[in-house]
Amino acid sequence: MPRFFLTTAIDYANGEPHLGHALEKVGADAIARFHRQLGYDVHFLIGMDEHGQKVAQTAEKQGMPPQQFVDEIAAIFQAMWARLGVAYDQFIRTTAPAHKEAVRRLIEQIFAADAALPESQRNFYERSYTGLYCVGCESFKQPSDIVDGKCAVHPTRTLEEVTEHNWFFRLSAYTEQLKQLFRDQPSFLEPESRRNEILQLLEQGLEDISASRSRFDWGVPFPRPLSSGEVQTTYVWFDALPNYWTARFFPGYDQKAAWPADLHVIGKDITRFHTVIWPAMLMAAGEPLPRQVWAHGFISLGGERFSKSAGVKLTLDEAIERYGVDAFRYYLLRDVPYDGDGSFSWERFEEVYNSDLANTLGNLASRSIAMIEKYRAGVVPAVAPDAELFAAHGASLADARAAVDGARQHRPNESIGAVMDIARRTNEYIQRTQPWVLAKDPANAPQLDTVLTTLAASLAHCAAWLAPVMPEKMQAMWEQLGGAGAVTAARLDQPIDVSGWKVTKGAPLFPKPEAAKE
RNA sequence: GGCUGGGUAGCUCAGCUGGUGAGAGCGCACGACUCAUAAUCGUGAGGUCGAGGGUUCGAUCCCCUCCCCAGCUACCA
Repeated sequence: MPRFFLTTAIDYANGEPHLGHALEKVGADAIARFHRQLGYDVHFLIGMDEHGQKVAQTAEKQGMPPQQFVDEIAAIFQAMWARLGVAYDQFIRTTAPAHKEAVRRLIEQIFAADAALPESQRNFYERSYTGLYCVGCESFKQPSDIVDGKCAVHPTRTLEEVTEHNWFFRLSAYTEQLKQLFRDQPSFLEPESRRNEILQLLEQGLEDISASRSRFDWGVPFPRPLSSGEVQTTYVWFDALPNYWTARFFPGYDQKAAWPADLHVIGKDITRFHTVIWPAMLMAAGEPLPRQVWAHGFISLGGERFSKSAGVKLTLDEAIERYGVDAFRYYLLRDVPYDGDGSFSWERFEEVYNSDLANTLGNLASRSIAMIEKYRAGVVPAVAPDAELFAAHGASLADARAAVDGARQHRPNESIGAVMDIARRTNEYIQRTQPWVLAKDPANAPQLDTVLTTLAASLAHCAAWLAPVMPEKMQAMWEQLGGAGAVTAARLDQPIDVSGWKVTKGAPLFPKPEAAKE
């Protein structure tokens, strides 16, 4: 069984999960679920980035030890992922001993490689860094953050020139190798728009980066002291990014999380870290690179009804409660292109819910099941479905698959669109064949058998193909159709035979909530 | 400022290397049907394909200029 190891970015433990977190996780979850149903042995890794100065500060403000603080945040995130149906296989936390130990291991691996290099080429070296330090932010400021010689965030404070001596990583030495990577394997970073940005960065040339810092100690102690004897804290690059690689050092995960990963799903804002710094680190350590990085876009609360001035905000709880978890997942994945940006609005949510879920799909299920009950006592006739219709369906399914198995990148929205084409085509088929007319004359029984089987088969395929997006609702639909077992066990690369299935009309799958209407 | 990608029906967007008719979904209007969650099916509405030049027998798709929008321009992550 082919393996598919995908990851999402680990979330910074500095606040609660929001719409943006949800988009990434639900999107990656759908990709993971699609692969499971395509027959892959999937390992889906997500987690938390729990170190760093900000976390330590926030914990302090709340008057608790940092570990306790991140424990609570991690629990909140995990509860949200459970609620959203995000079925990860491993949840990694950077404060876990196994991670910290593996970080040391990775760094030592690079030091070991350095031993064979002349001093001027070593990956790790000590260097003094002088920068403008903002006491308010407790961080160094880049020229772009400075306005009129002051920190843009704390204009009343004076920036101090501070010198710090750190371990550095010779990122600049990898410019050519990275260019080569993108030449040989353009698909290393998708979508193309993001790749262009990184290519531009590589053209400009890279600067070396800090590998350790002295100003905070909430993190992994850098394995080697400076020549002065000072032990510093491993900086974020060498702590957070390696989580994908350290996952396999957790007990029981040595095979499941075997490196390299097939796909890193990340937000477009951290593309450079994952496609420049991370591969360079792996090159330095002599480790293989992940096969691909997918940088998704963002979702905003752009609509008027969510304007800040109106004071309208949105919590994930609200978004879930209105129409249910699966409808929310559907809306996110259907309405936001995974390679670009989108915006959340209740207006669009309602449109999508009513049009796609209630009218097109839900009603198709209702009418089909009702007719099978009415005309065939609930048993799907054991005949072949309409060949012509299924030829068209087959083309749609091929499209749906290409949009999620990597062939045409990772676009759940396009996959969903292709499946909805099946539902629309089937509604049209009903109108064209008019089973209620066929039912009036027993002589038409064979034709009616074909029509009813075609309806059940069409729906069964919709259920299987939308299960990665709406696992609970599609399970309900599957059961109404009389499918055995879990719909998530239905293989997408095989046709589904519905002969003899016993359908049962249940409650509408996607009821229109009168109460929610204003 | 520089770089990249965009500006196509009310909305969200497809339109590969230029060629007889500019499309989809939603929304809207009208019509049809009754199996169904007042759902569905059909038809239509007639968008200077951002603006102005140019190349070509012919451009939404090529070139130039301009206008507008978005992203990137590295150590908070």
